[in-house]
Amino acid sequence: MDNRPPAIFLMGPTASGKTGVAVELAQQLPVELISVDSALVFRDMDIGTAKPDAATLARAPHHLIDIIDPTQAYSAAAFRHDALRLMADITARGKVPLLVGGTMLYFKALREGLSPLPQADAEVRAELDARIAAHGIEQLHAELAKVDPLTAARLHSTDTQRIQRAMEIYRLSGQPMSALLAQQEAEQLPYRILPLALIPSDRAVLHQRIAQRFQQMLHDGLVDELRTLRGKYALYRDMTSMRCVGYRQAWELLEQEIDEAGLLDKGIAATRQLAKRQLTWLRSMEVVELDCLAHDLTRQVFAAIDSRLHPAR
RNA sequence: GGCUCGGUAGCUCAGUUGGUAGAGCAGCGGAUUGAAAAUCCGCGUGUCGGUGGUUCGAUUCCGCCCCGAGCCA
Repeated sequence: MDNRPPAIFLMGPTASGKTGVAVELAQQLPVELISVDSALVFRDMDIGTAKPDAATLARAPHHLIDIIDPTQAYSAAAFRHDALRLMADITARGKVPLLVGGTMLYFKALREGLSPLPQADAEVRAELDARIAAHGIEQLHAELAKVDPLTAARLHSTDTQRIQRAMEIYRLSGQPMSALLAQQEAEQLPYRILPLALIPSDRAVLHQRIAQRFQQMLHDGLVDELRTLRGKYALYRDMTSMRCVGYRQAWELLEQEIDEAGLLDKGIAATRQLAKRQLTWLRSMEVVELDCLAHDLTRQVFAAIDSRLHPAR
């Protein structure tokens, strides 16, 4: 008998209709929403992130939206920490946490835990950035092979981000990343999870939705939003927030590296690629699949929740 | 109507001194531990516009036709 309190995960690629379903659920069930999205955390980034509008958020409040400035950084570990805290609060209030979003690494980190690795360190990263700029990433990879051969073997020699992170871990902890990962104790999440995944039965239809939505974002003033952001904050193009789909391409437009047509093409393509990676994640995860293109999707979600969360009834 | 330049992968193009072709982008698959909407890996058969001819062999050379752009009338 599993006495752990329930929690619902509602996962899906971009443009799969997660928000609409979540809002429906929030209005009819005793749930509280927690956003699982690495882009919705940023304040003032509304259009390009397809953030639910003010009216929707008033009707169905989401935790972990608008929590940091675009100059700041969030992380899977910060998310896990915040989410666990919120889930405990929500459960204490007699409600069920409903985690909804498309950042699959966050879901995974929450479900499976994270190893005791040191936090990101801006100084070490800056130093490594300089080394990479001067000598190239392949040399850093070779250096990693000396201190952490297991991780170096695992990573491709061009995977800048992961090689840099592995070196950062070694610098900060004095231990190889592979050794720290091996220490991870299997910890069980103190919730009974219902993992629902919204997966399109027809990729072409999702692609149509994506194209339509990106055009709408341009009409709604995505480029102006970025212009305003650049006036309000000290932003650089390599910041996490500015690497978000849509903003990165709009930045290129403002720098006159691409034109309007290029923005449209590249923005849509980048969104499709994001959706593809999200679907790859979902295939590797243990989930209950639902077709997000189904006409009675909401009803299916309710049915899935009913049968899985109240098995005794 | 005449002349010129094009017509090769979904798109933009390269190339074959005649032995049926390859890049970028897109697309598809995969990886994924404090940046993850990130970062990285793998995957290239397409009537080489159509049709006749020359040739052992034509996407490549020649003729005609079709389509597009430009120039001249």
